[in-house]
Amino acid sequence: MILDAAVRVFARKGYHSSRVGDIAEEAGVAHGLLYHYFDSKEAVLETVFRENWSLLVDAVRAVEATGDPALDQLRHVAAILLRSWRDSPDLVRVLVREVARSPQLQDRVEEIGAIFQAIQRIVEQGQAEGSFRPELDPQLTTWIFYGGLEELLTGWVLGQLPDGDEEVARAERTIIDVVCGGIARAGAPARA
Amino acid sequence: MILDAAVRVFARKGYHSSRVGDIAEEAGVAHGLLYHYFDSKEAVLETVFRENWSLLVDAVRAVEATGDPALDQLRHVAAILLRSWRDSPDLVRVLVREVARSPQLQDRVEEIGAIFQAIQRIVEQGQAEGSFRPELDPQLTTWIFYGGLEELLTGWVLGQLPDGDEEVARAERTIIDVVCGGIARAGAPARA
DNA sequence: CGGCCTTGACTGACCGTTCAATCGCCCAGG
DNA sequence: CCTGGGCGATTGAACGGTCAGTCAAGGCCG
Repeated sequence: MILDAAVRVFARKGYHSSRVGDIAEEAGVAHGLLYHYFDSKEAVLETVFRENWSLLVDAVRAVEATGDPALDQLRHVAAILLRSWRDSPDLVRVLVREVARSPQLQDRVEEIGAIFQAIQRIVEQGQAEGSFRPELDPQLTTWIFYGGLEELLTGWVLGQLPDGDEEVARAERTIIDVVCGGIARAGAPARA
Repeated sequence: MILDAAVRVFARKGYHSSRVGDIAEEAGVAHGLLYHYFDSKEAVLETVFRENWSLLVDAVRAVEATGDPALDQLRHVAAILLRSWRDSPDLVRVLVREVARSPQLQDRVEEIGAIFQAIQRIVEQGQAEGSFRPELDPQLTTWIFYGGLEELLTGWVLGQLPDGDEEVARAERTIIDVVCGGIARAGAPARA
């Protein structure tokens, strides 16, 4: 499959350093064939993004649909995103490094926002059900939560955070502990 | 100044879409002159990064040196990073989009880690002084905190978060509220 | 035999980099 | 106060290598 090969090549060398010939070679086909299926090299990256991001969106929406308490839903969302690193490291590499901030894709693909909207709905639900502090801005809170998750993934992608099943599980616990309970010791004043 | 022009051009078109001639034109010089001062186009980006990142590192270290309570120090760090958006949006654009995850620069420039180390020392100090929960992993906590900050900057860079002095101030308050106090309502159980 | 898949030589443009030539500023010596 | 020459700053034409993308021809399957 050409897309799988593209993911491996992009993960190894980055999008801009990857040649169309590299992808074809990895896939074991002539590079001309790539243009039978895709309009351009960029279209390959965009397809990689679309096909896999929509899986994430579906997974997060499935969490929403459970109707579980908001805190449990956030736990699930964290688990989905963080475990994707162990499941498909190459794919996470590509998504984190090439797509997350790519100037080209950002406007074309509004589906990035779907994850944020889903998380924000969970946060708002938590406020509505009384388990989350109502004074927090849901949008900002969502971005901060997502940012923490993405940065953990980035730490693994860049080899800066210790990797392994156990470490991923610990990261899941830590981000929930931090974002839900805060780092301030219970009893300590939240404001100086 | 060539570097200022480079920041503007990189901010506008992204590093890979920027031509050496674009930078020269923006600076009002012939493109050959660029090679009088820099070895290559990439060296320009690297210099932009180095010169400005070191300012951030210095600012964060200055916060450390105050000896203030850890919570106040985190507040200051958040203020420094988030306000940089209002001060130098073009620069933040470049750092967030081009440098933060660039495969090329990541290994060459270990100075990125200096910010993380400083934040981690602040977190550990907070645990030592008893104001932060001792059971949290300081490294993971640091990455989550930094990730939240960077994602807020990204939100502004991508035009996805409402911008303005007031919004930046609100973001400062929110990330401190979230990361220090947590989003769970006081009294609500932290674990289901 | 018809339609799709597949090939890979070819092209055409692009762009980072080089370099020989020129400029313009500064100062030493007359 | 001139003058010459030394030197870094500056120019922009030219180069060379690299690739994304094209296409005409051949292959395979039903």
